[in-house]
Amino acid sequence: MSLAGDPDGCGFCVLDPTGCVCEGCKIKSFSVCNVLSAEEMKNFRTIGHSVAFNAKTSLFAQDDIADSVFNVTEGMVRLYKLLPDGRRQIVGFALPGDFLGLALEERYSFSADAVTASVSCRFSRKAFSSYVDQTPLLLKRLHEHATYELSLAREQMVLLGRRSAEERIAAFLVGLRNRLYRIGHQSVTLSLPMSRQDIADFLGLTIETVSRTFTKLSKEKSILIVPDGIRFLKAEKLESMAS
Amino acid sequence: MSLAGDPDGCGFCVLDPTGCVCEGCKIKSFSVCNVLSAEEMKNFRTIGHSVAFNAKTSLFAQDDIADSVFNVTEGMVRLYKLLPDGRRQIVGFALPGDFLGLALEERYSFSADAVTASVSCRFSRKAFSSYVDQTPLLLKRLHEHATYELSLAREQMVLLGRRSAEERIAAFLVGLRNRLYRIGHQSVTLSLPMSRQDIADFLGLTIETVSRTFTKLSKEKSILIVPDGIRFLKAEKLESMAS
DNA sequence: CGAACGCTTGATTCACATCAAAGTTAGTGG
DNA sequence: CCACTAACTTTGATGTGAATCAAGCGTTCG
Repeated sequence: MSLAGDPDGCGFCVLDPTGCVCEGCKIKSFSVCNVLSAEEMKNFRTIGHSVAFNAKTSLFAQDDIADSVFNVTEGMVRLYKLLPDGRRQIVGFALPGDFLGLALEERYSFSADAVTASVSCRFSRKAFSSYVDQTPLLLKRLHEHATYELSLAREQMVLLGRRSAEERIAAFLVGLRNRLYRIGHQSVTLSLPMSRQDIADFLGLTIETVSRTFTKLSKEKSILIVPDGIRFLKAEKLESMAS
Repeated sequence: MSLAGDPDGCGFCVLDPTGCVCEGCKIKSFSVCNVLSAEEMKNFRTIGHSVAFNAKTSLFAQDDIADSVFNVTEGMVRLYKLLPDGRRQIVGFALPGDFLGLALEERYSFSADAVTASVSCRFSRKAFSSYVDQTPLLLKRLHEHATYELSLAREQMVLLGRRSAEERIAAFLVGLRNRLYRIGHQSVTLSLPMSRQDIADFLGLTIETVSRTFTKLSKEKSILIVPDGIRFLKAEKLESMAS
C-alpha cells in the first residue's frame, strides 16, 4: 500500500484527489453509505477522500479539534484513551466498515492510530455533518452503527469488570473472530496484528498476564500460536469461556 | 408516587390512559422530544404513556422481546448484564432524560429495574420506531443521545480497565454529581439511593472494597457519609483522583 | 554482528477478593 | 412502642490472581 502524498494540502495522504472512487471500495456492501441511491452517491462521493496510513501512524489524537470523520475501509485502527500518568485503555479496534467520529463533537474523545497499514474514507466534519442533516437514511444507518458500538462497549464493561484473565482472552479471540466473520474475513487462522501490549491495554491486563494466558491456552491445546496470530483448536471451549 | 394500576392491560402501571401529559413533564426542557414542534408533539404524545415503577421493580429483563422503549422522567433505574454464573455488571444508572432501548433491537441486551420509585414515558417499539422514521430531527436527538452514552461507556471502560479502587469511587461520585448537575439536580449532598452492592457491581469491585474505600475517604475528610448519600468535603481532591 | 525491540518465563509482591463476624438499619407484628 | 427478624453495611483476618520486578530469548534491522 503506497502513500500518494498530500496533493490538496489537507494534511492526509490522499489517494484520490478528485473524490472517493467508490467502485473499488472494499466495504461498499456493508458501509453506512450503502443506503444512498446512485443519485445521492454522486454528491456524497465528492466530499470524501480515501486516505492511507502506514502502520503505527496516527489518524488523530484525543483532544484535537475534530475536523475530520473517518470510515475505515482497509486495515485495523486502535482507539484508546490515555490517563495523565500514561496508563492506557484501548476502547476498541476499528475494522473495515467502522466509523470514527460518530459523535460529531468539537474535539476527539480518544486517539486513533493505525495498527496495520490502513485506508479510510475521510470527510470534513462540516461537510459530512451537513450532508447527514439532509439525508435521514444515512443518519439512521449512523445511529444503528452507534447503538451497535454501544452494545460492544457494554459487553466490554462486563469483561473488564467481572471476568478473569483467561475469560478475557477467550472473549477477545472469539469476539474478534466473529467481527471479522461478519465482514467477510473468514479464515482458519485468526490474525492478530496488534502487539501483546495492545491486547493487554484492551483487556485491562498486563503484557505478562496476556503472554502467560496465551501460553496456558496453547499448552492445553485450546489454541495454536502461529506467527502474527492464532488458530482455534477447541473453538467451543473458548466460546463457552467467553459465555 | 402512587401506582394507578393497569387500565389498558399493557402490563405496566399507566398513569395517563389517554396519552402523555407533557405539560407537567419534569424533563421536557432537555428530553429528546424537545425538538418537536407543537404540531408534531400533538401526535407524538398520543403514542406515549407515563408508567410508574416502585423501587426494586423490573422495567424489563435481558433477552425479553423488546416491545417497549422508555424515556425516564423521574427516579433512577439500574441497567445491568448478568453472566450465566450470576456475576453481575451494572452498565449504567439511568437518570431523568435517559432513554432505554435506543438500539431498537429485537431483544433487550440488558436488564433494567428501578432503584428508586420512578416514572418513565413508555412507547411501543413499533409505534416509536415508525414515528422516528418520519421525524429526522427526533432521530438526530436520539443519535446525539446514543453517542453521549457511548462516550460515557468508554469512560467507564477506562475506569474498569485501568483505575484503582479509590480512583473508581472518586470517579463514580464526581461523575454522578456532574450528571445530576446537568439535569438541574444540584444539592450540597449527593444522594446515593443505590445499595453498596450496586456500586460494587458498577465499579467492578466487591461490596467490602466499596465500604472500606468509603470509610477511608471519610476518615481522611474527603467526604462526609450521611444517610443515603455523601457530602463532598474536598471536591477538588476527588476530582483530581477522577482525572 | 550487535543493538533494539517484542515476547516469554520465573520469583516475588500486593491490591483486592474471600471468608467470617459483628454492628446497624429497616421492616413486621404483637 | 417495643421486641424480633431480616437485610444491609462495616470491620477484621486471611487468601489469591494478577501485577510487578527481573532475567532471558528470539527476531528484526541498521
